[in-house]
Amino acid sequence: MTTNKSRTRGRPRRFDPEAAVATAQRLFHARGYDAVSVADVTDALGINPPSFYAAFGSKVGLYQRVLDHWTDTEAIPLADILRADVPVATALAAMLEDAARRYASDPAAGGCLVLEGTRCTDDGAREAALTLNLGAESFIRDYIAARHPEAAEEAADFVSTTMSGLSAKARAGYDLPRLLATARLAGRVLAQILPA
Amino acid sequence: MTTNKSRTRGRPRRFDPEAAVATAQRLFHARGYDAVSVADVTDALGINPPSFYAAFGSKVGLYQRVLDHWTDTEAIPLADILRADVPVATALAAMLEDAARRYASDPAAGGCLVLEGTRCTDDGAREAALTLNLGAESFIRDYIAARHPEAAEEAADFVSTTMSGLSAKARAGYDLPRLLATARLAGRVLAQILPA
DNA sequence: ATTTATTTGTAGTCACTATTACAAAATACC
DNA sequence: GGTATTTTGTAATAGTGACTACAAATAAAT
Repeated sequence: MTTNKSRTRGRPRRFDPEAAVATAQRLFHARGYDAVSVADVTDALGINPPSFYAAFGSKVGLYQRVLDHWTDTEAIPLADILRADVPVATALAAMLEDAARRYASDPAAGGCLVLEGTRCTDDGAREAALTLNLGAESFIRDYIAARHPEAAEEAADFVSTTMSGLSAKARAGYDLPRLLATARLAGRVLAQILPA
Repeated sequence: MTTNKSRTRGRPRRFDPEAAVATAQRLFHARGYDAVSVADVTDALGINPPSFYAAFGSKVGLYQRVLDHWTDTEAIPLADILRADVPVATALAAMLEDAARRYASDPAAGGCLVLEGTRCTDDGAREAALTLNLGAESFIRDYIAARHPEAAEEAADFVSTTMSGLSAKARAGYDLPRLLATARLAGRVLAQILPA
């Protein structure tokens, strides 16, 4: 499927772009977009700046690739969790628990890659992360609105705020049990305002 | 009270350090520690770098002064809100509402100065903010533990996480009604797990 | 008026940032 | 084997970050 027409001649690549994206994802997740320099990335990959810019174009270019890769591999599977055949509050509670587990899963890289990315100083990177996050929030709000239109905004805001808080606390070092306890408390409210 | 022994001779100051701290506070709150350069501060104050370093020592030195000033003027008055003569859940709910109001009060500077400061890349500034935040969290946890020891950690974590989320969402542009609605939903859980 | 203490303005240092010019090196094609 | 094509390594560029050396300027104290 991948026609590598432009790689038939010349020196072969010394690094696999796919693996490079995975490595970069680890760096960005652990230290945040701002704190990771291009030199950090090239050092970690064992390549030099020209190879980096030939492959990714720019730092935000790499970040975009990282976000795409993350969406395909580590993002919360909203479409699977927010199902039409379970009560809305139950599904949302499951989503919050899933978030807590993911945010705490890697102690070296706390929190959500995207939520943390929405807070970086670089305009381009921040908007890329914001776009992804807005999409997820719309998905959640629409899911709620389908069965509880009058409570959709309130509930969606509550859920989003809780997830932002969970990500921040995961980054601050809270372990899984503590995050999970908070997620479950938040789930209680949802059961109240979104009766099955 | 202020013995300005060392200012008896020489050229008088062209700027008031107190007012300078207030101006710096606005800058840091609006754009965050990382995004504000020393040049931004000196430009805003109409002074030159040597005057800045003579007055504050360093960028984190100024930030410390800003945090102190903030503690005295704009911090949530925990000691007033978390009273012994009201139910714990009621007081905590009032605190969350107060946080929502403060975080949304200045549309140009969303969120909590300290909570946002705990996420900057500079080690010194981050730890200064973290220290302040840890103190506040301990105060809250102790307040809960006095009457609900078994639920203290769970409730304190939930409150802290909610506040982090509120600050993040305020920074993302949520207006007061939305923040307030979320704060009130969080208050409901507290009423459940901390019965009067 | 002269001395003295202090701040100011100019200009610079040094480290680091993202990004790129250029030429040597290495491979596939003919 | 020769050539075309592409990547690589070296090194540089332009910009910005925090911070400072130094001498002129100023005003109080004498």
